[in-house]
Amino acid sequence: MNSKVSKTKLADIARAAGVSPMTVSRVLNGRGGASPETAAKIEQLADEMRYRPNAVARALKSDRSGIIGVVVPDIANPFFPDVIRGVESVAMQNGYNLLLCNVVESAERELNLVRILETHRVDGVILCSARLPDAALSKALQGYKAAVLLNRTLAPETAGSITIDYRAGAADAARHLLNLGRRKVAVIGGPTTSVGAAERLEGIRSAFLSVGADSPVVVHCMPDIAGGAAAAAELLKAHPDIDALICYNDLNAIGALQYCEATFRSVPKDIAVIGFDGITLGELVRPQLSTMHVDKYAIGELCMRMLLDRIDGKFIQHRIVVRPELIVRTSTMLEQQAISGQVDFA
Amino acid sequence: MNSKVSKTKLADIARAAGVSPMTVSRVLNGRGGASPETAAKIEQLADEMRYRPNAVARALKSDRSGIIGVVVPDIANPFFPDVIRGVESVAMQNGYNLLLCNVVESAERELNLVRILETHRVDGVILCSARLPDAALSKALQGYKAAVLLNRTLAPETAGSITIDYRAGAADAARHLLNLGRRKVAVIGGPTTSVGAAERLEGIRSAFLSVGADSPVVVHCMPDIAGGAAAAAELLKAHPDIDALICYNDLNAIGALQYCEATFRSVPKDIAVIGFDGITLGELVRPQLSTMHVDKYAIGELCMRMLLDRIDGKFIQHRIVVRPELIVRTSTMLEQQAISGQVDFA
DNA sequence: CTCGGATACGTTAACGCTAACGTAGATTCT
DNA sequence: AGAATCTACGTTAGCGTTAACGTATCCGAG
Repeated sequence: MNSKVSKTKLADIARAAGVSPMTVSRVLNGRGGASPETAAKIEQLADEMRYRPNAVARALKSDRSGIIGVVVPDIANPFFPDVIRGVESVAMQNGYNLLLCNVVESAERELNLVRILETHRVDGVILCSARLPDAALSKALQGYKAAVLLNRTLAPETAGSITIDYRAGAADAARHLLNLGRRKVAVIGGPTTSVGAAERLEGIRSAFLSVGADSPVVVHCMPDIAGGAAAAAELLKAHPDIDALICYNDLNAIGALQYCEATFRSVPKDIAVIGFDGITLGELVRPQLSTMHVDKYAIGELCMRMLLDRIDGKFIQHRIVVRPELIVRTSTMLEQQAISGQVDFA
Repeated sequence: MNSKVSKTKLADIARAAGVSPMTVSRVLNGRGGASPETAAKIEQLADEMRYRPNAVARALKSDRSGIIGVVVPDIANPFFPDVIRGVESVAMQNGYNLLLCNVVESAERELNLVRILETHRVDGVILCSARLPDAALSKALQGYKAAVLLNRTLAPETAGSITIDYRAGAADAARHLLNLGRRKVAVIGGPTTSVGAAERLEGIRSAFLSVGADSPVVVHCMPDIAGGAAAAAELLKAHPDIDALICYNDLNAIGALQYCEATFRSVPKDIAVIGFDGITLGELVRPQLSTMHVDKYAIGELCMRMLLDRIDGKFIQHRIVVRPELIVRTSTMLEQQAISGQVDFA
């Protein structure tokens, strides 16, 4: 409206400095090609006029938005904020920002979000725990310059992939419980649509098979505390003799702990409980939760770094597997060990 | 490069359908002005050609990006994911997406992020717990079409504001502890730069003043678990007779609980501990944490709705105050009450 | 002093989309 | 029948930026 200095755009600065917009663009992008005096005048004017480069125009012109789409199932699950922080730290160092989307465990919504992000011409996407079937996911990812999947694998030309070795991790967890002498083990299996959930089951079954034990009962549920509590209730009502639970994630495990506490079952004496992920919360609940731990922040960094490589057309590695590490805490501890399970403050 | 159908853009569809780009634009934006047959053909072609409207170009043209900037201090604090979910749900219903940024408790970085978001021409920002001084914050917000602050207030024309009544809440917490008979109360005060922290202190001091008690000792710290533990250590080493702690937030309180557990102080017998925020975590730790609870999801929704109004130029209300609610759990319970403090599963 | 090559700029056009305006034909009204 | 209105489109231009290319000036080497 105001015709003088209104839009505070590049051309106004150019006019004020008596140079061409191109010169201003060059100076402001640090690409040189201007005398020190001209550059100084331009910088000063830009500052005075509170000029902010228009990233939208730049994106249109250059076909690079400087934005990375990140899709997570549920930001309220403490697993994902850690991952996001890792992603963000690398992204920010490289001049990218994050467009964050929550799927809330709905495949339909996931597809929708992937489309929307494409619309926004993000320079890449990181999909955490995608729930879509392979074919649909591949198709949805076609339009992207670069994509990285966490806990999911597709053809390497479609997307890079960082996966947690849930098979091995779950087998480790199962063996840990077997070593404790537990034989009536059940599984709180998380969402049916989760690929990671299926992998965990395979790992657990193979561990049981290799010692000649029966395959454990499985109940599926939402991957949160309430889901875990409900699943525990279902399992323990049907099979009161269960003496150990392997849970899809720590939230499910904590839900199970809650149910056990409410029904006066002692953990780990009556029932051992182990989770997955290694969220901080697991150290805070009582009994402290045993878990298959992964470094979520590092995984976030890995995702973003791989995505950056793909954006740059460098396909150095398209597959990274992270092995979870067993952390034994009170919820699966033998009694004599449990005594010394205290936090230490100097 | 490929000249036929390469860029899958609007003009290609227009060519293929034998109409003008404008007609395609109209159809694809559901603005009518085309015969049913033409519209059908266009829709079909758009689908076949896997056309995705270019939100960047649209944003440049219309000066509306469809993106909301959200700045939080620390996404790993469970307070914020809840808020974000509330924001996102309203945003998504209205066709907006979230550009999320983590400040990690640095005012400099905060300023930087606000600038970057401006560059991206977001349609509005929601700043959660801004740490910048008033003047700098006002200035940084000048370039925005719309802004809403959580837990901070500026001139209504600069930004809308949703605040938690920390003064009243903290006074309630203080009175609760006084009613319990505690007289050696100390405060774990959170970050010195937090405006909310100062408000809490005022509330606490006034509550103490009105019963003629001394103003409590205060120690500041980072608003996370480690910060709370460190602050508790500092306080209890200097003043071993402290019998209650009011904490900046639940994370600080949980840190304090950890320290108490490690140093064999019984909560609430030796020390009562109360937090702020009402994060789920507080119900999961033992003893369960008393807290001044606020509905974080609802607050997120409020923020986004207020922002939408401001984007539309409707300044219906520019200030909403949410009153926190005292939730008494085991960490400040009298012993006879504590017995029945159990979760109930049917 | 002349020429090759820096240096310091300017011009043009295009990124994909749509507001604003224009027009031709069909329909309705008086 | 002529005017007024409506429908279904097309044309032009511009959002802010920058790649690509063009040009003028100056400086030192031969």
